[in-house]
Amino acid sequence: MARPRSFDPNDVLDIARQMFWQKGFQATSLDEITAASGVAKPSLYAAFGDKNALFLKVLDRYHDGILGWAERVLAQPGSARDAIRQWLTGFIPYCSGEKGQRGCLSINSAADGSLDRAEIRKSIERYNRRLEELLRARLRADRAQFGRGFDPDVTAHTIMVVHAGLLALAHQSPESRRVKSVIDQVMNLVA
Amino acid sequence: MARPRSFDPNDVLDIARQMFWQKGFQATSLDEITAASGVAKPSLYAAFGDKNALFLKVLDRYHDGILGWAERVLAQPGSARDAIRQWLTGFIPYCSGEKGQRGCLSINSAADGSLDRAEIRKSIERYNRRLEELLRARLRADRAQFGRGFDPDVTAHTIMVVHAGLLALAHQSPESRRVKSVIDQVMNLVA
DNA sequence: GTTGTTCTGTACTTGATAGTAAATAATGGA
DNA sequence: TCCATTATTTACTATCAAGTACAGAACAAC
Repeated sequence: MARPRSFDPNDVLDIARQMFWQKGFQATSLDEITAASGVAKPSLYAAFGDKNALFLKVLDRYHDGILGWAERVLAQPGSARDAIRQWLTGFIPYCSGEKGQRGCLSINSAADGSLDRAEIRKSIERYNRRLEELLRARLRADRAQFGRGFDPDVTAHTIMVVHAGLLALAHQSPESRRVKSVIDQVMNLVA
Repeated sequence: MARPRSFDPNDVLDIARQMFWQKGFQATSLDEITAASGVAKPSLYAAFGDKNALFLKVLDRYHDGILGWAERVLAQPGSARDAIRQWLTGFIPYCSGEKGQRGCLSINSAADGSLDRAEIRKSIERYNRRLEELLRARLRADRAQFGRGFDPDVTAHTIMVVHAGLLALAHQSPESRRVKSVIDQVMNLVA
């Protein structure tokens, strides 16, 4: 009925994610996104709204990707211990070495005081809540396998904290060996 | 011999710290610092150099403050366990509630991709290294009090990760009760 | 083809901000 | 009192980025 889009919005979101992740929200200009994606500004504005709205879409997509993956890993058969260890281990490449340098887009965004707080906060809160729920549900399901004093709720939260800490320190590009040793030690709490 | 300074540089650094901490590097303009401190831009440039240099001085000062406090707390008599627990507990006000919202200036800066990486990184790396050294030294000193499999080096690093995680999640303003429960649980690893 | 609609590209406006030039004020010393 | 020196003040420049106006292109329906 009219001229069709010449680009795939998801492609643009992926490119924008990469740039926001690497350089942060403020330091990434729409001109750069335009240059990298080949999509001119008026098209970006038409498709996504202003810069904040674009960023929010990028962030939501990022969150959905991680949550989807967490759901898959944590739904695996076997013990909760193994599932959670595997889940944490999967982050090692993102917590170490060159790739770790950029950290986690969600944590970076939470730390970026320049962002329009209200909506970003909501997105991040929702993400963290759902992630913690996945962990908590998995731990509760396997409750029988744990010791008497085991508290799945507190443990789920502690794992969230460790997860955030590993990704916060990822900016230093630590060796993956060190990340692994922390995971190993923390897994002692899941027993 | 010449006209004296009309302001105390440390006062300005404290004001700038507060603003950088709250709003981030990019979103804090020199005009705002000028307005808040009453010191005009040319004086800021003369005293501190450009915006990056000013920020670096603020960050170094921030690091020194925390390190000095950590040294005092961790040097206390008594067990390493108690000292470290007390050290972590001291962060609770900064990890929860309203005050937690701004997180940690150091972690925020590491996450801010817009900063001139090289020098900021160096400052943060040095800070983390020294902090971890303090923890490690304290744990090693009390080695005899711990179980056979206890590894002070790994444990010191794990505490660093938990510490970073609590401050990374502080932006959500969690209840202090939750922060405390994580500290309690993690202290089980120091045994 | 023609037409109505939606997308695209160029070029622009507007606002903000890092950094600076130059004149002026304040001090200690000769 | 005057000078040399350093700080301050005001005003400016230059740059860069967000957002937009408008003309033209690409499609579907008829």
